[in-house]
Amino acid sequence: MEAVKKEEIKKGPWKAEEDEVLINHVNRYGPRDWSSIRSKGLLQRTGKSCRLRWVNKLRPNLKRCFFSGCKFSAEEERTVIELQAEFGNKWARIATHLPGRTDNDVKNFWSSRVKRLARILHNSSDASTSPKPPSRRNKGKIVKPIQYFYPPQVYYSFGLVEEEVTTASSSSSKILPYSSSDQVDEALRLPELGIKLEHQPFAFWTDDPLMSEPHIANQQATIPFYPESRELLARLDNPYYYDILGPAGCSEPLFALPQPFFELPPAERRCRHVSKDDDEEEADVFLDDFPADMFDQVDDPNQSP
DNA sequence: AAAAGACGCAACCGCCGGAAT
DNA sequence: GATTCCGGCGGTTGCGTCTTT
Repeated sequence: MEAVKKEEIKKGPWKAEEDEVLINHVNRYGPRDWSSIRSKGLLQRTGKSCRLRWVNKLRPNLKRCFFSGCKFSAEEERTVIELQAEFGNKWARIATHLPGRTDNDVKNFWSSRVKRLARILHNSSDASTSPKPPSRRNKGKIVKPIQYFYPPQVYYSFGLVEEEVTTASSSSSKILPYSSSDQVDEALRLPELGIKLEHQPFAFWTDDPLMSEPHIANQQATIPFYPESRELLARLDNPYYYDILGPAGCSEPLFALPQPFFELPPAERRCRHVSKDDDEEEADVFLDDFPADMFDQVDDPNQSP
């Protein structure tokens, strides 16, 4: 008997006719009594399936772009990142802050980013052992972001180092510091990091009036990182590792690292894009400007000019 | 041009909490 | 109070499409 019942339940992609029936039901009774749709013999779908279809695809005011897809805007991405940091994986809650987006949209967005970064990090370990020649996209430049700051009082910044690597024998570099308060505001907040930056000094700011000037520092603090994070942090010894944070133009920050990277304090978390140049166009999509061959720019010392 | 990999997304599954019985 | 049902949610999977090699 149960086998017969199971047979009656239809699964898989929805047809237009089914959508029509579902829409008619909702128009008549409202978005409720999902299970009655099947009990009335209107559809051979479970109530859960009907609800899901309505919520994710059929209800009005959803963002749906027929020709170009409907990628998250930079603003939406920022919102997701901020709210994810605040609420965790509460996709439904996060979706309430994004008009026209469903929890499924947010969930898919987030998981695809996490997957992508995981792949990048995985590849990076291979790349560190056998660096490839610079990609076309990043040829000639190593750009090392970025700034971090630690709420609530202390702000850290690493500045940008743009390094010309046109030839293996002759290279130059310049530091593109973040100094204005606005830029600090644009920085990424991190808890106190146990990262030792030996290859590049960095400045930090503090709200403490006694320390109002930026300080060059080379300090190391300790923090109980998650075990999963330690491997990542270990790789930070590799100076080129920082390049995964993106080129200067789009400077995608560390907040994209997969959860959990470290434990953030519950309040005062915010992530912003950072741009070294106000006039510079903001990266339109979070992480999209991670070059697929992000470690390609590692200059091979054996490479001849 | 073909194969492999990456990506996006729809939909299913299991769990949970609240309402109804 | 116990059980059942229903809806909501987060995690996961499967598949079609796009991109890269």
